[in-house]
Amino acid sequence: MIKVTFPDLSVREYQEGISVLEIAESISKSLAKETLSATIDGKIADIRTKLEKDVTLKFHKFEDAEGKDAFWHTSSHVLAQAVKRLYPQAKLAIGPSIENGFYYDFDVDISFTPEILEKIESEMKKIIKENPPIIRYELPREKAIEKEELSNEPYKVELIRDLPQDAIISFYEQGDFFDLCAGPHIRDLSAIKAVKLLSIAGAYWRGSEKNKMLQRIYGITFPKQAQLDEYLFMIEEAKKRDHRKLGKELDLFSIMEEGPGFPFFHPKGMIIRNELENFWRKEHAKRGYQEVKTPIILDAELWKRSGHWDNYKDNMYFTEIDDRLFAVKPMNCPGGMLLYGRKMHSYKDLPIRLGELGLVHRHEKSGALHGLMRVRNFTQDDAHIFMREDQVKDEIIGVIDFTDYVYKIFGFEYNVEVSTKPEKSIGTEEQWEMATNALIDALTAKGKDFTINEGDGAFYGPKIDFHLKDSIGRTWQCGTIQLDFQMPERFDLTYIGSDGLKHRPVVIHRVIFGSIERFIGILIEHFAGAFPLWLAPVQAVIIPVNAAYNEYALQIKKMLDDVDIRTEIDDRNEKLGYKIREAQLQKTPYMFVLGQKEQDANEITVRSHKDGDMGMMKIDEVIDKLLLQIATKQYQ
RNA sequence: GCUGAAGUGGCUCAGUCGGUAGAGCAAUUGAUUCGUAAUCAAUAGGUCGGAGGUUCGAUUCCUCUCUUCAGCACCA
Repeated sequence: MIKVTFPDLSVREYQEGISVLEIAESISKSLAKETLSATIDGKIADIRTKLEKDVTLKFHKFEDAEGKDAFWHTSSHVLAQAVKRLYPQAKLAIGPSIENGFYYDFDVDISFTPEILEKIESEMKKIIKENPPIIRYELPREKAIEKEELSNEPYKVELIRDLPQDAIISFYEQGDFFDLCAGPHIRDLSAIKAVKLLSIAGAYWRGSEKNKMLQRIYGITFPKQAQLDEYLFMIEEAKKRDHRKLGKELDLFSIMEEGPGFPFFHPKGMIIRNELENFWRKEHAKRGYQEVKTPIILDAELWKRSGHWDNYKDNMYFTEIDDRLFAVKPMNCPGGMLLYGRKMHSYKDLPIRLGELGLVHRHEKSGALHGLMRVRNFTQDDAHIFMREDQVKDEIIGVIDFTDYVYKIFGFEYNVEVSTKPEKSIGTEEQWEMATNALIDALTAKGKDFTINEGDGAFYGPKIDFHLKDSIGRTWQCGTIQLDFQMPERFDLTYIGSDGLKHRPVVIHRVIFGSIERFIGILIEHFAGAFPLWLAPVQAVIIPVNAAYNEYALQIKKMLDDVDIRTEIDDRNEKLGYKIREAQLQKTPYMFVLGQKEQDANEITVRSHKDGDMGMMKIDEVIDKLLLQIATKQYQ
């Protein structure tokens, strides 16, 4: 028996002695006869090797993740093929499939423009129409290098050179184009019915800023035009949820030219912020945290002691006071360490949990700034937990539970990563290993799924990161739990054990929101600006039908004020429809309409942002309903 | 920071192949007193991101710069 592997890596078995042509005929009409017969003429040796290989994989359809991967990976080759036809001098780098679509990196001397993108897209469609057969073959290392050198593709040569010695080096070829590629691909280009090139951007070769910047083209393809239309529609919809757009429309915050990365919070934005902080304080008090506040500016020497100077200096702001150098804090930890260290602690007092809504400043590179998600000053909902080693696991689990509890309140889905020792770090290998294992153990004990993010830990310790998604699927790190054996050393922190001797405590640094700013950004996008009642800046607009009922509106407002429901009266000289429209656009959760019949019945007509007109109700009934909704932090 | 794109009244945008700008919404004033997503009219509002340069003349062309956007890199 011989096994034949096709471009999509599907495998079939045949009797010995069968000809390649016979195999081709036996398969399907979609796999053109010339696919394999052409191979006989061109690369007979290669295909024969293939025929003797034993590979097992399944047929790929677009429907599942693997199928999409094959579909988009094949599409990226079509993109590269089109670029090569139009710009033969372009050098190919890499072209993988991604979560939504694919990209390909090119090194070209001209810069791609939107017009060029259109030309490339047309060429792709032409290639798909030509529907060249897709052939997969393997080459020995030396031959593979020779092949790429011959076609003047230095990036490919570099890639092959870096492959492990025993790696299978496969190529995929379609018409006048071939590419080094592990596959799998789809079997037939005609399956690609819709093509859209989305954007052009710079990207460093092999992801390092030390290397040359290449031009990356992003694109997406689908088996049906309708799927592409739907995808593009979804992207447009998602853009409407962008917190930067909504922040402006709902008058929540702004970032001015005078302060790149330094957001201004408007009155309405402050209400959300304050509600979050109130919630935060309450939940922390319940869990044995004590709130502190440490200074924003402290002596530079402190930052040398903590290690921030050596590891984080480039991201810090400095200032001088009476010829003494001070640093603006980029993190709250050293202040927390000083607080703990100011007096003696008994083992009986531990764990000590010090929480702080700490304003930190970091010099983020200009290109990194992004609305509220990435700013230069932000408030971390920080806490430092000082504990004995035997308390580590329970404390980590406690923080994981706490984080989970908070995220559930907002209805967030999140994913968890464990970030390990970075290049720039302090402490010994053993300490890092111990700390990393402690974090992994706690996650395992909680049955949480997580991925490992190699080398992304803080310089003083490994961390568990909680990532939340924004409206277009970009993920942002919010919560983090960091285990630290280093700061207690550096600040010579101790506690007196039951043996009467000094011991070294362990520290957890943790945030749950991460930064209040980023968290608000995520919240805006998550709720598309239609906040749950407890967070809504204006919880209800009171709308008198005309000026005759302004007096009644005031009475109603007074009753709502008394129970701390945030309301506004819209007594402008406008029609009801106009005011309703505006309240709807502002995503105000409730509108109370007041006119003659309400006044006569001493009731109010309620309209909800989500469900529309709810009819007349007694004011007490409405208050009860709203207060319950607020207390339970209900969201839709 | 890097690559590319963009910056025009408070907002959303049009426009000028070089002769100093226009709409809608918002604002103000007046009329309208109106029951669930836009009542009508009038008025006011911009040194076209900033600084240089070319030109008789620049918002338009060139250079630099700032900010924003997409992605990369970096990170809560």
